[in-house]
Amino acid sequence: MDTLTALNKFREYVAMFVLLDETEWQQLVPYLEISILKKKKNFADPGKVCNQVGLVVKGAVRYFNVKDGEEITGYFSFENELLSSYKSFLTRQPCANYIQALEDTQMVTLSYNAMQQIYADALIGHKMERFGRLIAEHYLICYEDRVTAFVTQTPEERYNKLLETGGEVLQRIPQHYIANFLGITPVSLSRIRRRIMKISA
Amino acid sequence: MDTLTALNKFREYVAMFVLLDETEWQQLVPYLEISILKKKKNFADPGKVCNQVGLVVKGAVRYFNVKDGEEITGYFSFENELLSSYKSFLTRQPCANYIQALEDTQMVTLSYNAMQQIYADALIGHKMERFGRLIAEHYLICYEDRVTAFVTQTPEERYNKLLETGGEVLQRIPQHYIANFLGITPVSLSRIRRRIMKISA
DNA sequence: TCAAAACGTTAACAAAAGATAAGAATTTGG
DNA sequence: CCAAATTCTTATCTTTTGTTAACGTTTTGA
Repeated sequence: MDTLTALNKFREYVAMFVLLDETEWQQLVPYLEISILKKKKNFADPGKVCNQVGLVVKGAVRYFNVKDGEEITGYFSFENELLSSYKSFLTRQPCANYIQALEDTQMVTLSYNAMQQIYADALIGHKMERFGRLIAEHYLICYEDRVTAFVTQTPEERYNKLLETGGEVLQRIPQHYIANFLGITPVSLSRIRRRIMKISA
Repeated sequence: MDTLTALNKFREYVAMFVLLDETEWQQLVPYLEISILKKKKNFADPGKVCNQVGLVVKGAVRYFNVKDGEEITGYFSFENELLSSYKSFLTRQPCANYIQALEDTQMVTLSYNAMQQIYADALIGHKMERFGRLIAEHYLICYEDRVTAFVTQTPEERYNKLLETGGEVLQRIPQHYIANFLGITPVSLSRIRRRIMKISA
């Protein structure tokens, strides 16, 4: 994907939250960078501060922790979704997890310093601060829903819900990652699938 | 607690995120309201849009869902913490859960409309928008941590972690609410406690 | 003050999940 | 193109959790 198309994807993404006129957009563009993360390469590593937030314009990444030598996948980002180790990026503390490309992934990125400069800008600062607020609110709600699901639903109910909403997760992601995402083991997910098959058959 | 003290609590809370000079603070004050929620009274109800965000200055509340006629407690707010059904408040959609006072609770509240007026204000809008962003980022990180705990830890590990960090939750909240908070049943938490007793004894 | 409700623990049993291993099918990468 | 790695399922066994019920203790509220 060429640079212009990628930047336009970013512009469209921003437009879902705040409307920028041409002048404002031109103010923003110099801060943006395009980069490609090859499959299996890391966007974030434990122990290092995550200095970038990105918009995935093509590809997909997964977030995972390593516990007792095993990878536990907690989340994914696909096209038109943001990508960052938010806690590390926002607090400037060392990251606790990996973020790794599942496919060759093209991103439009913004560094932490660029972000702060944008927020401080007299012209677009207020509007971009609003953008930042709305983004954070959006993800806050996503996480709140997910916590609620963990507290109120069984793994089987969570999986059924996932089947209903039927995100890309189901098409593009190996099942053992989805199992982790649901908070269970791959073996357990396989059994749940079997249970559901029997019922609907 | 008198009005002035309560308002000062709010001012101190804001000061943890952005610094307001006296003029800016005076700009903000007219939008604030003080209210008291009697024990067992609801701050939010399912089906109704949550129109207020509040700062708890005295007391405590719990968030719970009702599933199959049973209450499942997912969260709490204590002194110097915000209080709202964020999803409902932010998206203007009907609330999915109850928020109920555990004790007589005094709050400083702000309505959704007031919030929008403040954000739009030419004088303090940018700064308050930043406040809103930082708050949302703060809670985003809290929820992210909690999701990570659900994905990577066992209930027993989550409970041990809670014992270490030893929040007020442990002192002021019945154990069966804490069990829900951890994503398990009260009976199961009782067994976990028994297991831990045996090990450390 | 006193009866009712709420709370925490324990027991017994059923259901579900974790751990480990094996095997078949598919995908990957050189 | 082919060997190696990955993925998913299944089986077996162990551990944990859920469910229901009972019991004493504490708290609550009229």
